[in-house]
Amino acid sequence: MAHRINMKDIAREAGVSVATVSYIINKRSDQSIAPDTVARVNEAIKKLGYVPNLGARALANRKTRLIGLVIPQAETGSRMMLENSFYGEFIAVLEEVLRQSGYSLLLSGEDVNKSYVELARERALDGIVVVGLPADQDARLLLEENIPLVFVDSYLEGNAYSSVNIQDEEGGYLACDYLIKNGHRNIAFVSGFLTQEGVNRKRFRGYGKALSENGIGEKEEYVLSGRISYSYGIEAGRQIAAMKVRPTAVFATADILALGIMRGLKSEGLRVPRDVSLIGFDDGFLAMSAEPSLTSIHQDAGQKARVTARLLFAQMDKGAACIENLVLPLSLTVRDSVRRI
Amino acid sequence: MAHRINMKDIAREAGVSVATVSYIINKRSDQSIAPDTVARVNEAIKKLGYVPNLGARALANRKTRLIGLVIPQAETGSRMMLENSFYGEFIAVLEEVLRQSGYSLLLSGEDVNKSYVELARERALDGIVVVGLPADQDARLLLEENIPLVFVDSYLEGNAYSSVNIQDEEGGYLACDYLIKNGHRNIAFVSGFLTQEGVNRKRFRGYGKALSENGIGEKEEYVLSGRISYSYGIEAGRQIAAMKVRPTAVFATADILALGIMRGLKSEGLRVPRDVSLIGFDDGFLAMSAEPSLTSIHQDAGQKARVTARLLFAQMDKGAACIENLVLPLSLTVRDSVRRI
DNA sequence: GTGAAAGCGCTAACAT
DNA sequence: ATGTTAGCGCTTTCAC
Repeated sequence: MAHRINMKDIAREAGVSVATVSYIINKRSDQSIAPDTVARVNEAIKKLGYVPNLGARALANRKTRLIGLVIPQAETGSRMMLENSFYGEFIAVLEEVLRQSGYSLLLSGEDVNKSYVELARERALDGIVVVGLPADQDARLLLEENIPLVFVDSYLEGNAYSSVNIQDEEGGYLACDYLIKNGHRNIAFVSGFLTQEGVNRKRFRGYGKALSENGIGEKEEYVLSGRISYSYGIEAGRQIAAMKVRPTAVFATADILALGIMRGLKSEGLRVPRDVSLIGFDDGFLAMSAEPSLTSIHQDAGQKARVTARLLFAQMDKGAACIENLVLPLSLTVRDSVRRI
Repeated sequence: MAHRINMKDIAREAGVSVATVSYIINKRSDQSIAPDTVARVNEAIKKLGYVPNLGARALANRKTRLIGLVIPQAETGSRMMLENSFYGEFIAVLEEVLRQSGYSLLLSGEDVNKSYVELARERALDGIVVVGLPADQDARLLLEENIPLVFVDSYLEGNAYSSVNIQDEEGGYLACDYLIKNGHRNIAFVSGFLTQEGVNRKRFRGYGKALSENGIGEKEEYVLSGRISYSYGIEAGRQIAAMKVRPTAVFATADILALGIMRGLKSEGLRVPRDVSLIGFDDGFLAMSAEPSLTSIHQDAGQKARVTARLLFAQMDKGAACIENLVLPLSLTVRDSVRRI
């Protein structure tokens, strides 16, 4: 295996010291270097095809220029939840922003055997973004070690950490209220698991609030939760179709669930919105492409990613002093899946 | 900022040398360590909350346990093509496999300013997977430096590198032939850019072959190409709807394009499959969820990812000796978007 | 304007 | 069974 060109090789080739090479590579304005030395070194770099080893640099200056992104798993396997296109857009935009600022993205699914705290420490990440996960007990270690951390879509107690959220409860309210305004009173709720105080729980609260404000009692059998996936949506759709008192409308907390529900209902001979009205959440291109197109609560995944990057960068240069908790607004996009009854 | 615990701290705490700590952490069977030394060290590790610095380890043993994945950009911006859910599944599965083997995934969009070769070298990646990109001239540098490399969905000259492909040309043939067998003779082709010898070009060849075998001439105006996105699909659908001699069928080289086309056609008052038949490519959940559900050429993104990992691992432990070029089979999934005429 | 040398946190060859 | 020490490739302080 060929020897990898390093700074020493460049120094030798150009007849200077490694320090000088380092100065030149890092364009350090506090060091004055003779123009022709610079030229000689750059020539040597080009000639030998030298590329700096970022790992070695990181060891020396304690900056890896590596940002972690940890996202939830699709429940069953230990695979990331990338079926949900919301994540796709979030990741794409975040990666773009980071790369343009000279950072690389280390992408990981949540791992039962290794918390993101450990990941951040062992990889000496310059920052980490955690999506949809509760705050780990150990998360404070990251702040202590000055590793910037931004939680996205996680509900934390207190505000020790930066976070980016959307108005989940209002979103749930908006969706359910819209259904009620369209004459529906038997409204099912389908979401991801409701175990902890997460986005699903919040949206559920909003749903409940809209019901109670309108004097509608919650029915336990109208609340379904499972994996956020197309296939669970199908299952939920079938269950709904089979209910003795069938709901006239369904609020799904993700477009991908809504699409599955549509399919599940259809397989039982029910049509949206003729037989059952349906409203989704996320309003990505899935909502637009559905047939009938899906009325949905709109959130902007790209904006979420950009804001996340901003909070991360803020912590990176001003330290833990600038913890910020942002809540982005939501809106209702009306399409063709809800019928007035 | 708190001092980060390192091996030296552990050694001091446990009253041993750093070498001993290193042996224990790495569970080196070639070193025999007294059980109670092991216990003392592990205790110190737990007590101080020590986590090894993988960057430093990498510098010492030349293994970063970092695998790169470079995927194409959505043409306009410099953002990754994650709208196409094929990538979502590929990434999720690849990341899962890697993580379970102790590797982390560094995900990057293709960058005009920095080739994946430079990325691999500067990050000292243990391996890199490149999707849908032509082989860089410099790619041989990676083999010289013994950095395992697997190309996915790229057509390379010769077989100097490992690669994973699908039978793109056959897929194009399969799709077009199926349409012809269903009585269609005016068949449009919609794909990503046809600039280079890539998957789109191959699928186009298959399309052309099916046409010519059946004595049908290619019509230039029936060939549309652009960004692989829902929105370009809509545009293409509109264009098709406006053609003087309107095709009775369309072959789109990605489901996401097909969905856009469906919408575009619909916006001009045309319905699938009543007015225009449509066949897609990928057969992910988008195809299933479409309304009408989409007949599509099926490929298994998860399998592709697993096979990719296998080729990568093979190179990692047996070196460049085990270059392999795999071509995975395709099949036709018949659903409801093609009508016999 | 440039260089020597100490470290960053770890591994591994070699001693003991 | 354990310790000493020389790197790994870079940055940075301090000297010249």
